[in-house]
Amino acid sequence: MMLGIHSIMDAMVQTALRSGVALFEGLSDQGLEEAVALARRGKCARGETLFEQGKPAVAFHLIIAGRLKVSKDTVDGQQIIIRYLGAHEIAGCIAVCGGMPYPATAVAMEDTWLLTWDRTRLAQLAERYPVIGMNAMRIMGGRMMELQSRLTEMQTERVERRIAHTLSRLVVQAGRRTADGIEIDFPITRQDLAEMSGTTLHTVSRTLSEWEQAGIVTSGRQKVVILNPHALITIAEDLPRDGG
Amino acid sequence: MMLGIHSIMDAMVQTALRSGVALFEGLSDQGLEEAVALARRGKCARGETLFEQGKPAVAFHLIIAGRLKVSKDTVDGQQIIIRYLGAHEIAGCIAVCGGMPYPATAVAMEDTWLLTWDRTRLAQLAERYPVIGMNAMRIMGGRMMELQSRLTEMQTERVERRIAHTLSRLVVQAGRRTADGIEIDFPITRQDLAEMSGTTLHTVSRTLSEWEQAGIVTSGRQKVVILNPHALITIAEDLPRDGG
DNA sequence: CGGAGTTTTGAAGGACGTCAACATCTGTGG
DNA sequence: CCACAGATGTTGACGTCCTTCAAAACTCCG
Repeated sequence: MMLGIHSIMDAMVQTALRSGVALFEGLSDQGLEEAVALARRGKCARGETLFEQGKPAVAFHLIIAGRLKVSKDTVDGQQIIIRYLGAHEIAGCIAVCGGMPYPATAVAMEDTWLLTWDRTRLAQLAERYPVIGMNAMRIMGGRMMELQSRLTEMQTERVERRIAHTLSRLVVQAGRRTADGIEIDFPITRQDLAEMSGTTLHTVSRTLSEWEQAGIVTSGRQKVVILNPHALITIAEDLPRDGG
Repeated sequence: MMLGIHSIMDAMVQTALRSGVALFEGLSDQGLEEAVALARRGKCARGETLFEQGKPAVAFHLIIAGRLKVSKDTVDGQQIIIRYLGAHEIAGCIAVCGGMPYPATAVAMEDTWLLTWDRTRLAQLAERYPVIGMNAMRIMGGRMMELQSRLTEMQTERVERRIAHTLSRLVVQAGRRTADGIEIDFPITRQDLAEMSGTTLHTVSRTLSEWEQAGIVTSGRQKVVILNPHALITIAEDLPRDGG
């Protein structure tokens, strides 16, 4: 039996919503139905831009499946990666709440399916079901704490620690257990790690090489596997190391 | 005629609420009354701690008058300043929304008067008057954008630019026009500026000395006056300078 | 006037960016 | 299947921005 794109999407949506979307936690079945009914379904193909820094923020997204990279460009052509977003996470919330332009750009790393609400619809929804607003705030609070932590790291830590922290966060957000260790679940370059850690790809490369020597990680082209998470934390938290 | 502390406070609250508190923008008079009725009035004397990093977040504050310093300590005893908060701004919102511990510490720089709601009361209020929740989100969105910008700066800019950005932000948030120029409206040390810019007090001192030579600022003990805001922006945005 | 807190300035050293060259891998098209 | 271009990763050498260390001057307050 052939299924149309919408049927497949519907199935994904149902699965997704049942498996713990933080935004809808504690929402009644009725509320959930209404939310989905008000949403637009969309797909963002790999490499496509979902929203762009500086453009007026009109929409808010829930990722059903796939992955986005949220990054910010500077006037002089540099780029930093704010974060990656995976299934069940929300995108574009900051701007939509504030009625400001998007502060960053979101690009699909792989084909990504989304539920999308525009500003007014979301406001309606949040008014009818206050728990959605509360959840959104809790999510924003979490993101904010992460930003504060990263800012603190950037101001007080040396590069090696920062890279260790970056990798630790990636383990939590996108780690996948394998036979060898924990692998970051999407292709990631040295340049990407550099843009997350506030350094250059050269320094990341050197650091990973050292860590590979020490048996802490294995890394290859667009791939990082953490063999010894404990050692990574030891570096990130600047604890005394063995064999020093 | 003698006025009790509460009368004085009441007068301040009334004045404050009429002069543009972003949190209550668009709220009905009734809603405002109710909000104030549900609030606890409090004072935080200069030097006192309003809330502390790591402690459970129970309360949410609106500053009626005074100033707070919000900072974050690292495990190894370093400190960074997240931001200063002045009259009409809110404090403790992140943690309260998320039900997490406070991610930072707030200390009164001067005697500070506050309206305080605890978690449950605020939730009640936001449910009855959704516009409050919306406003809170808009404010959080703004804070988040600021954090993202600072993170970007920290990752891509040299110290001089970062210090210039820090000062620019202070001008907007706490600048006061004087005969000479724009003065930062509270005592601020080189150490403070360093903790906001991600550098050391030595570098801040050297940089301010250079700027003083160039006629961009005047600075003294715990004091900074911007004589030439345009030049400061020129440095912050790395535009081509005259006389180079 | 003494002492604590703040600021200034110099000198030295190092962490890390920059520059450069090369190696390796992937995908594409002949 | 191979050649080739483009993207990605590695490593060395060098320079420099900025921290660190050190000492002294200044300011405020009791």
